[in-house]
Amino acid sequence: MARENPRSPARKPGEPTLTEQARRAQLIDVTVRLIAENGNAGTSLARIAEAAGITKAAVLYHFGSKDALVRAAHESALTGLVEHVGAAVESAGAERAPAAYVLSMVGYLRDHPGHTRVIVDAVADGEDRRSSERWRPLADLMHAARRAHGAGSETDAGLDLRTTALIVGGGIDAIVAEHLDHPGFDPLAAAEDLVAMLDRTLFP
Amino acid sequence: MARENPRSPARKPGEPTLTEQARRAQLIDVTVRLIAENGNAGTSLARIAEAAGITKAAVLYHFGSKDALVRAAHESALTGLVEHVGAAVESAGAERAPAAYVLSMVGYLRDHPGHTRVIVDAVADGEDRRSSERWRPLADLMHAARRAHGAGSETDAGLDLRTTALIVGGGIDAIVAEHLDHPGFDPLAAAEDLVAMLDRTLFP
DNA sequence: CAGATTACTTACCAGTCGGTTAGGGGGCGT
DNA sequence: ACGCCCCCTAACCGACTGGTAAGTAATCTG
Repeated sequence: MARENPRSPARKPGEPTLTEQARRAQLIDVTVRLIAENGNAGTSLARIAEAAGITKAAVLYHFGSKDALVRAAHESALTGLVEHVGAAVESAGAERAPAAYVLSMVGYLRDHPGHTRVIVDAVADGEDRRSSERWRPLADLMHAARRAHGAGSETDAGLDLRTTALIVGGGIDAIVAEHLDHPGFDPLAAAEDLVAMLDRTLFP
Repeated sequence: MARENPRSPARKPGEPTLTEQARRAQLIDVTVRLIAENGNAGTSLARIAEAAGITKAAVLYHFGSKDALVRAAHESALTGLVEHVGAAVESAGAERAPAAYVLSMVGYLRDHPGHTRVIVDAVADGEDRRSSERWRPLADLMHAARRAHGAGSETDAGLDLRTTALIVGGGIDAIVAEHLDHPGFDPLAAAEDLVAMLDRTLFP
């Protein structure tokens, strides 16, 4: 009774609607790309919706909030990296596992530039700031490598492996960041330098 | 003629107005603190004004735009760091200059937690992303240290000093970041580990 | 003591943000 | 053939952003 005049079409006449699964996948894809280009804060729901060819409200229909969508995008970008690094570490011997970790991680990020900014962003924005936790797997690999090499406990010659892992992690971040906005930079060569530094420290 | 009714007081009757110099200094101070706590994007003009006890418009009266204020805050936070590191490097011998650089930088950031996030933020937000440029002074110090030690050119044993400086810089960033949200963490001890790694790499 | 200057205030603006609401078109099962 | 449900749109919200316009009290200057 208030106002019920038939407004404009409620649906684009041209393209068919996608199934929920397909739409979710598409939206995650688009979101990863946009966050990669402009960061999370610089990516609005409206822009995501526009890039997907639907409206903002439709995006929120699938993912109740922007936060949920961004989280899904982060997760999607991360699983690829985790699987890649996991496989590389597993196929390397215990002694070379830390090197495999560093090299495969940098290599993956080089080959998936879209995911890189998203992951960096996820780490920077989210509560994943707890760096020591972030690099704990690397510290564990380093510990195992030293034992496999016959070296002593964690603090041999005043060396703290947790701290070393944090430093190496910082090196990885720096290499990836440099790669992001210096196209001419070769991240894998830098990663090999980093591995050389690590080896000199790990196996004195 | 349109509307000229005398509105409310144009000035807080209580506190006296500050001189331009004093107000600018206070605003920079407040801005550094707020950016340190919530980052640049998370710090609005209104919040800065509130913390300073004046209105948003008054802030813009002193610094024509938010950007100008933030730039001033960044500059203020940076000059202290640059002076401190410069002095430390100068008082160290050429051979120990890289170590002095790393240790004094981490030490300063530990002792000035307020400035830390601001500097990190300035690097992340601004166009100072060109990390290689950022750590170029360190690379130069490393080069000089190797020559003072009688070591060969930059690429001795496949070692690229620019890349090494980038990696060490990443380590510094990681240590500082860890210090920021892990109060129990000792950044100077970690910096000493980093220096040990660097020495092993620099003087083989 | 008059006038200009300094350091503000209130009020307002246009734009963007994430999120909500009401409804409607198209394909499906019956 | 019909009704229902899924996927979607248009329109709107309130909160917040940086920035502007106009006016005014206290202080300085002549």
